[in-house]
Amino acid sequence: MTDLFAPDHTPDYLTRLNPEQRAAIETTEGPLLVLAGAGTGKTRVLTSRFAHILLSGRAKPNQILAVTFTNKAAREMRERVSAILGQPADGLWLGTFHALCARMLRRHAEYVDLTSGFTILDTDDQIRLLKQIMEPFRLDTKRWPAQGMLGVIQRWKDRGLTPERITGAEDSDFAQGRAQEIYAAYQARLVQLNACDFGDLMLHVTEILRTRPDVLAQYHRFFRYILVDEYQDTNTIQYLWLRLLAKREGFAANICCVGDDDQSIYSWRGAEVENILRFEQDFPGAHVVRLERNYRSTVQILGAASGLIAHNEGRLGKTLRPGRDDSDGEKVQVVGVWDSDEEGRVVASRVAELRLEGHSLGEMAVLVRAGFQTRAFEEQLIAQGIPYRVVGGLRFYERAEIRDAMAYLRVLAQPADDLAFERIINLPRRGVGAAALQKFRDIARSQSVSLSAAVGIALENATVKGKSGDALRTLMQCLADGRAMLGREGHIVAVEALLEDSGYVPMWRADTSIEAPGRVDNLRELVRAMADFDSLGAFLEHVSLVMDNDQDAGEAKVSLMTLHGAKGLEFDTVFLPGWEEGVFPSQRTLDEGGLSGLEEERRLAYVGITRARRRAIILHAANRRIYANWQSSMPSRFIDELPDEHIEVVGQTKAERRRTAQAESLFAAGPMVARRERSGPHTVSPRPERCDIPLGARVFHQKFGYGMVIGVEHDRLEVNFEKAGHKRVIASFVEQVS
DNA sequence: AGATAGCTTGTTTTT
DNA sequence: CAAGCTATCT
Repeated sequence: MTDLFAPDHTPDYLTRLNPEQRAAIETTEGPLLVLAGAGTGKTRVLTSRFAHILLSGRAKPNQILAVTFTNKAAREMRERVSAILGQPADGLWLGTFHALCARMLRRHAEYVDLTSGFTILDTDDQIRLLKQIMEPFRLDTKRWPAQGMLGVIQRWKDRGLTPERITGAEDSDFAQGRAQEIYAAYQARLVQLNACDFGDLMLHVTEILRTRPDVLAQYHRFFRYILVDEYQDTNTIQYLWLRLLAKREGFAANICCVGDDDQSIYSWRGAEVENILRFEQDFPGAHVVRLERNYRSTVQILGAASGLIAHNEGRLGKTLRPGRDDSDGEKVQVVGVWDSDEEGRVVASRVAELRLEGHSLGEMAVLVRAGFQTRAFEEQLIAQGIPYRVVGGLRFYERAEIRDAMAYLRVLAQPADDLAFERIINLPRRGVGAAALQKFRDIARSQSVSLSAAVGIALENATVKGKSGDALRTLMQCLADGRAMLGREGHIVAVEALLEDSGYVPMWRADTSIEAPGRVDNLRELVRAMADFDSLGAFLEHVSLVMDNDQDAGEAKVSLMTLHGAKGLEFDTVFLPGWEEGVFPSQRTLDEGGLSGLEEERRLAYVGITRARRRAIILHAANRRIYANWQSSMPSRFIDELPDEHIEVVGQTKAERRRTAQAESLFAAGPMVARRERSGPHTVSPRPERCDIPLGARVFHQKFGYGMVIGVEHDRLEVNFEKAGHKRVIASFVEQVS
């Protein structure tokens, strides 16, 4: 290994780097901020730097702390590092903020009155717990919902504020000034349950590092180098945690933070762009390296994106420059359409065209501002028979049946997990209602035992009898059996038996709704996933921290996702629909966030454009259906901010204009009435003459897709559509295809 | 205890 | 418009 560093031998991972990248990798000592614009090789720099520190003998694998935000990023980094090292990168302190904190907290749990076996609650649990806590406060639950309270608590935790630290000034208006009380009660209850929420993972560990110099010193001795990805997304508590670990008396902080202030899009969940803007003050003597050579996008795309983001103030200042001397590429297209339906059609047909030209669907993406917008595109893609996938949305571990099953597993592993037990006690129905549950809670409280133990007591002294008594007895027996099997036959067999005998899986099997079979499949998949873990405990830890599951790679599909979800990804072609005032920038952000909200929206637009390697197509519709009614809309101000020389404004094509006009005459009694009122006079094209499509012809319809003509009557056709079934349509609405 | 009718309310989301 | 929640009925 050492001969790699002989003067004449540049190690492999340092070749083919530009000077800035190389500086970012080789400046190992002292604080370093790497401002990495979109597509400038950020991940490569991070992983190479990691490997460089190891291979040059500056530190051993477990002396580097490497932090990311997502499990995906952590996984990717681990894989790339091990590829450079030529061996598995095991036993590293490489992970998400939360995973690393969980690991630390398990070692020092007693300092915050937990034991190392604490459970990590999910959002469902948190809300149910808060509801219970808030109940005695007798607040108007409409005005002060538990969910809102949870938001307040989370923001406090993001800022490193424990209940004692909430001063009068910090106390929110929420819950009529009793928010701090509720927060304190919530925290106390978590300790009782030997549980913590996600925010606590950071908060508790930071608190321990803050108050226990011995523990802090231990980590100081441990970690020689710290690497942080996506620094612009850190919140205050993460910043405090990093600063504690990085700064120590008499040593330069070997902390390297990589980020891009122009891609900070998470302030609404507590991220503080200021952290990255303030880096040089926080870590005096810091070096700053700017990565500005973009190897991803064409000159035109970079020009459009740079021009847009230049409208933001308070940037650290970076200009993306084309990294490879490429041809200019296509200009960014700005396409105006009549309404949101047409927007969907145009995107779907463009996708189809590109596909015919030989472009892979896997290299195309439709990036929307809000999740619900994907639906319109789904419909059009289905109609045109184009495979797509919606990225994001409900993930595997968020599905109801998986959460239910997880609750069963949690009770199996920890009989004292009251929140999980509450979730399953009446699932499937065992005749346990609010009244019975309250009885169990009372027993649990008065005897200081867990809820499941309380049920045991109630069964013994016959407080519950009859049907629900029998059902509960069976449940308790299943759990006891399951625990016995856990040791003897292993966790998989035990879980299978539990889910079966408790009646949970049979409940879904007996369900006749269309989604039920899918749910049973998901449950089977859950059990299968457990095979990758040695124990139930290991599996539960994995699920609570790594809530993602790999999307099937499979066949190439168009990706539909939110702009937020697209960060870090890239595609040859990117469609950016809905660039209208109120939609994007979102009215709500504007109302709540003012100028800084607008700037964050602009950064989001910047992220969107820079996802594209070769083609970016921005769309805006003049009319959009919002809930029930149509509203006219103005093109987004971001469109005006794009530099003219990099965009090409595409009006409606002739064919599209004709189709629009026809659509209007057809739907004149429907939504078009509203359109006319709002959009003023316009021409209606003459009705098409007669129909020249023969019986038996194969046709294509924008909404219904492909089909065969089975009847002709003047300008009306009867068509049997492959996907949409039997319909009567206007002939001019279909195109004959071979 | 459970089902149903009526009402409200509509971003972005990781861990 | 449509999902999700609450209040009310049986």
